[in-house]
Amino acid sequence: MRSNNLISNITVNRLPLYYRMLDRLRMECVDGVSAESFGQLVGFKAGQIRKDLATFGDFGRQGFGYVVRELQANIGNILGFHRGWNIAIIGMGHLGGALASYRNFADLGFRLAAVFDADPGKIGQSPGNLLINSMDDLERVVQERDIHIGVITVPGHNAQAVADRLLAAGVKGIWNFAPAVLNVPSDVKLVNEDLSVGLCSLSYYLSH
Amino acid sequence: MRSNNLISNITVNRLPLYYRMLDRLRMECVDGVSAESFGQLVGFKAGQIRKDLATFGDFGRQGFGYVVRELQANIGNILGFHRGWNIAIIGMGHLGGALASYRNFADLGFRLAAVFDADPGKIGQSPGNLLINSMDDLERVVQERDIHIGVITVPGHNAQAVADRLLAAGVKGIWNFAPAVLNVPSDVKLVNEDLSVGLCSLSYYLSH
DNA sequence: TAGATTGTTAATCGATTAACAATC
DNA sequence: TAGATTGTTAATCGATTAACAATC
Repeated sequence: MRSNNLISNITVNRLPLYYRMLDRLRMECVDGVSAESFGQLVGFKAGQIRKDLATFGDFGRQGFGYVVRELQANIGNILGFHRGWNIAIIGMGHLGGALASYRNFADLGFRLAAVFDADPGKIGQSPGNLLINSMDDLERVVQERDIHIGVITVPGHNAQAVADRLLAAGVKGIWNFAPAVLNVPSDVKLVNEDLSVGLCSLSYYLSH
Repeated sequence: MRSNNLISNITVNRLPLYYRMLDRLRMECVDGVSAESFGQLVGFKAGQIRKDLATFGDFGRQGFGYVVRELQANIGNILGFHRGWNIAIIGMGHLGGALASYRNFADLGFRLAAVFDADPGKIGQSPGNLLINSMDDLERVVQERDIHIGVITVPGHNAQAVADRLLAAGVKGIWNFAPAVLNVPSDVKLVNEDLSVGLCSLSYYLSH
């Protein structure tokens, strides 16, 4: 792994796709792959694959390509999957519930360690194997269970308040599904997952 | 509205955010807004706001700014919200169910017109007010209900087959939530919504 | 008019692509 | 060695920003 600094978001965001495709190749018992053929699989030019990977280290072998198993492990390490991040979901509506049951995340090493809802009727219920906590206990539970990442799936008008409480309780990363522009300090990583964008984009291109 | 061609994805993708912020301003009874103050609200530079909007028309008034109501209507038209797109969700798992109940989409003019699942046990059930259709009836129902956009929320290994069937039945846009790289003809608009990317991105930045 | 803010141009910045020497 | 493919450089392409004349 080379440097920590100045690697663009857009580059980092391609790595999960690479990781997943390598997983598939591994399951298909493919040992090695060239930038050329890998690029065709994921839909990018070979040069971009090489450039992306070279940003993080010398993972390839001239004349051969990349060893699937090795490259996958390296990308996993770059992405920090071995860190075992604890995540909490705030807002157990339909979307929160769906994310809570999403198996892919567990496969990548994320541990769903707590879920919360404001509705007194839901507290104590258990979708999956976690009890829904009261919002009143947010700070305490977040600290006790050492939550690193907060997933916000509450209505837009509550999102900033939830974010503020999460950050005050020590959370360092926020994955925001609420339709709201959140303000967070610069040392906090905020990822906005705006589901309407994709659908609007489809509407636009179908219209033109 | 100016030209149809050559407007970048990245520009179009900012419009939904603008639209939503204008909706908020409208509800707060704000009549006009300058690029400067609007930019602060959505988190972009004023020049970018002006450039984005000028791509589609002359919506502003010198010395004043933009009329909130007017600009929102214009952006809505650009994005094609008035078209009344019919959408179908294929795969009524947790995620499909969450999307089916997402009110935001209906607010933007999208109509959920059909849902499908492969599990015989689910067929005939009704989450919301739609009966779950059998996958066997996909082509027939898609054609009968004039589905424009297919939302794929099936397991990755089924996604390509579902996409192929949707396209053969006349669908022109695909919103893909399955972790799979789909191949579609160039006249079809494909939007990939890869939920793991956001979480992986958080993991990366928390690690470095 | 004077003040404010647009639409647009030119300059800057960053990302992708093509090409190739290095090397397994 | 000969063939293949990497890592990297330089060229191209595209997006953002700064600046300002036009104008309400």
